[in-house]
Amino acid sequence: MYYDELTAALEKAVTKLGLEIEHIEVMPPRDPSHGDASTNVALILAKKAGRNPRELAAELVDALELPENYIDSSDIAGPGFLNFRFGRAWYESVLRDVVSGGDAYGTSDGGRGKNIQIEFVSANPTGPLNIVSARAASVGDAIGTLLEATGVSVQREDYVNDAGQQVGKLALSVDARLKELRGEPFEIPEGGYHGEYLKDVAASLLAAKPDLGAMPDKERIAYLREAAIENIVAGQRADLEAFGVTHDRWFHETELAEAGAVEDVLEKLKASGETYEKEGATWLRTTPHGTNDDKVIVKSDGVPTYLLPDVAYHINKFDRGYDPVIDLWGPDHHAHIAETHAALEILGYLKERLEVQIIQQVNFIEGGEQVKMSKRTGNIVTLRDLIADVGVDVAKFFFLMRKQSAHLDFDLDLAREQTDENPVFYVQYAHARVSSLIRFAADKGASVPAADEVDLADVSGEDARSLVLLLADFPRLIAGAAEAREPHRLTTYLRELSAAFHSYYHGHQIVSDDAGTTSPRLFLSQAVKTVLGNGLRLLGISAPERM
RNA sequence: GCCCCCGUAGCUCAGUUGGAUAGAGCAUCGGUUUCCUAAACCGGUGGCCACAGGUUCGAAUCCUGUCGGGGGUACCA
Repeated sequence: MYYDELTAALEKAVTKLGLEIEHIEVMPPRDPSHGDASTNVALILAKKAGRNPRELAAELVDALELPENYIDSSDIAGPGFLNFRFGRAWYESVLRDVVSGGDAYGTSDGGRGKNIQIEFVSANPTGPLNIVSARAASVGDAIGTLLEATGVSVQREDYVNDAGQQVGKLALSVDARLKELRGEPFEIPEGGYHGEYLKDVAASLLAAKPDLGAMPDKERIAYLREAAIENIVAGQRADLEAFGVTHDRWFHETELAEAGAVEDVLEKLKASGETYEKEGATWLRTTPHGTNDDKVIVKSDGVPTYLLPDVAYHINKFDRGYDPVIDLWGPDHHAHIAETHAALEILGYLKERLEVQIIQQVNFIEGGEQVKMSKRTGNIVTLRDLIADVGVDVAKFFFLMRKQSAHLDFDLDLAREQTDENPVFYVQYAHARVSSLIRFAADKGASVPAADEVDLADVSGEDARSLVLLLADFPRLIAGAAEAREPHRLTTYLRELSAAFHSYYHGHQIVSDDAGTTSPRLFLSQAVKTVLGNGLRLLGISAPERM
């Protein structure tokens, strides 16, 4: 964002020279000794115009028109890069904008008018949320806030898969636990759920309805089908709430069935002429749309496969006006992307409208060894366990440190560490440190000056350079992370900014008896605090005032 | 077999959608507190970006192939 003015000036200069370019890219150079901003326009133009890039660069510099003190120097390097060093006016305007922007600093409106839905977690309603769901919760929520920060209207949804045959198995499994509670012989049914958590579910259902045992079998099982799901989903929702993640809507698969949406999709698929009967089942010709084989949509027993309700669900989302729809799926659902896209295409929808992000699996590492996730050994298996072990902030930050599409090694020893080695505390400490500085200054009668009054000469120079450049880059980073659906860029950034601040802090006495340096340095610190706080908030992580 | 992800320092990973001399944390070696929070900072050691081709002014990044690791590949959801 802070390259906008320079970019615009470059565009004008290009026109002045009678040349044309589609897009001018101005970036911070990788090596800071090359300056504050760099562009390769001359290289690109030279190719098209058949000219020497360095000569062209020199002409561009001559044609540039910028405000006074905006640029300190510009030079031509290497094959024809143009490097600029910003001047006082630029540094000061960044700092003033950060502080006066406050909570809104970093937001933009490039996504205004877009209506995006993100569906995440959507765990089977047969048990508590596991670790992949926990990762999905962190990532999905963060992608949502990042999109919101670019002006997008975001809806967060959780899909409750309450219509498949697993529901019956769940009811029978809970019924077995009810028998166990009464001290009767019991048996978990074939293919049922053996988790101990169902004992708790059974107990709480019994407490709510003490006459359960007296109900006729058929009636009781029918009751359990709904009550068990409801109980477990309520537990999932409570766990997510404890994790600071809230969905706008919990969409039940049964809603689709009730609306006749599944039959409707089946009709339309048949009408498309892309279905056929084979071995008593109904198949969909998905192979021309990129799958390995055609897919069964109605089994030989007459029951639809998951694909029909899934497609019906996505059409439902499209009908609600979301474009695109982003889904976060677990690694085990990876193979279904192609077939869902295929079915949507057959029905005339652009497959780009459904964007699927795969949230890869998580391995816990303890003592250098991979931890087997099993309840029997007492290790962490659920989101609830994880929160109890390392806390919400640490869990979220760790999940957001890696690209979600890659496997994550979650270092439990490090996560439990309450020291400088833990990156979460490192970032939070930087934030708390600024708060502490401001408190200390207040004791001495100093406060953060107003943006339009402060003289920033002291922090517009060499010493504060890397810090201000990072602050200036924040809006661009947010927009890029939202666009790429990559919240991990933000954790990386926050660690860098924290390091830059800690370093500046050690090199400079912020609060002193000299009001001439205290005032601008407090202002700079406030700017850092603003960005750290905004960044942490976007990730759903707390920004403490003291530690 | 086919599909996806991954391969960057001893370890865990970044690398801003193709830029200049490839970065951080940890580990390791050595320094910094009469001073605003040492949960911090400064410096050293450490690299054939898996390998081989290709695309171009320019490749860790894009394409092809090979090797290695992980996951997926139901008339379950």
